[in-house]
Amino acid sequence: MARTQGSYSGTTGPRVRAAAQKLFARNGYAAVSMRQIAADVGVQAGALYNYTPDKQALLFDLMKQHMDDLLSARAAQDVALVPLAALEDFTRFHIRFHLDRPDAVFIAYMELRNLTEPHFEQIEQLRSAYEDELTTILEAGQATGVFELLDIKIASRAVIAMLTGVTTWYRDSGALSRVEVEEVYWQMVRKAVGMT
Amino acid sequence: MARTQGSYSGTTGPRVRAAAQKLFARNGYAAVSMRQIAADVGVQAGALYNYTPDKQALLFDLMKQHMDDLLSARAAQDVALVPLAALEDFTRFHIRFHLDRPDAVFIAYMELRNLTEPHFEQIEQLRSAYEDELTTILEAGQATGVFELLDIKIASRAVIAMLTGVTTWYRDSGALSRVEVEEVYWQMVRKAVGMT
DNA sequence: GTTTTTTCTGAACGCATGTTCAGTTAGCGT
DNA sequence: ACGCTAACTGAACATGCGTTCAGAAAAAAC
Repeated sequence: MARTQGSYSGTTGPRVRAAAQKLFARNGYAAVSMRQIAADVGVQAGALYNYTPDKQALLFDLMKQHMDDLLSARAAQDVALVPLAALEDFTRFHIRFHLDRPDAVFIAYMELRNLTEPHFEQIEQLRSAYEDELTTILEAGQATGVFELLDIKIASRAVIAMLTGVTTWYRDSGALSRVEVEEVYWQMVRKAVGMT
Repeated sequence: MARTQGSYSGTTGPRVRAAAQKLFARNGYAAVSMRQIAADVGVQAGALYNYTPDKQALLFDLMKQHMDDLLSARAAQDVALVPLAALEDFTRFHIRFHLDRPDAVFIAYMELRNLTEPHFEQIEQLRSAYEDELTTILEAGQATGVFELLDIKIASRAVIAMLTGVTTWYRDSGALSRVEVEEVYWQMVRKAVGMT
């Protein structure tokens, strides 16, 4: 056998990435073999190399794509002029975006150490750029005296860590809707930065 | 060759666990081989099996030990009667404890999915018990009207996620001391729960 | 000083890994 | 209708994996 019936719909590439994302998130990059990914797609392991130069590139592409999506989705928002409104938008955006992509988020946070050096550097820069979005908002609020923060850099990291944590426990089958969860977190963030 | 000079000081067991902890934290459980661990200890791979039945048990022991340490260190504290003081103690304790054991913390948070089912259940229960410590404090403060929280369970998770995040960026060579970092986080936690 | 026990070596086991590639076939352009 | 090419198979490659175990040697026990 060789090329099987129904092959080349032009969809194999995306399906490879989808399978890799699902399996990496579920079992971890190092624990997933190319043969497992191939089996999930319904193809032999060798065929994957039509769509990725190697396993490492598969991981990097997923992480890069995720960070690009994050930054461009964020850029598509128009930033509110008032710091308080901007912070609320950021908070709700972050929760929404992350709850929509649990697998990609999981990989982005867990598999950084499996990236080789130049790849790591690139992802880290994107992550840092996203963090700066929040830092800018907090600085603006601090400057106008509406926020009260001891350390803006730490505050940015603390808020992002707190918000991202939602992905570790939230399930659609749970008691609270996404909007309700947004509200709970927003009230905590609002107070944490000093808005009474 | 067989048993080499200087063997059996009774220290090989601990050194195996130390090497495993270091390597698991650095490279991830799945990516570390028994031969790497053995090399780090200065021994052949077969010798490891005098100290662990298998690789999985090595991981589980590390995580179990960490959670036991966490819970018993916490139990050793006497809990303040006033919710606000209790929350401050918890916050500072959590940061101190986690900054002191970066490798163990990393493993405990990243390698849960590499545990087989009964092991996972056990660790998850310990993690949940720790979370309950915070929940109890928040409930007490809420009951006496000193805290203002929309959802205590979510608040517990949010606070813990925020605090644990410190391990991802803090370095001893950085600008702020541990106590200063404690202070920054504590002020954010204090406000987040509604203490103005 | 001799025996017993503990600790480790070194080789081996079967199996899985990432990756390559010649060969085969399905679908596309003409 | 037919050739071309993109898509895939299946086997192979060297290497590494977790784990086992007989044997050797050092330490402990007597």
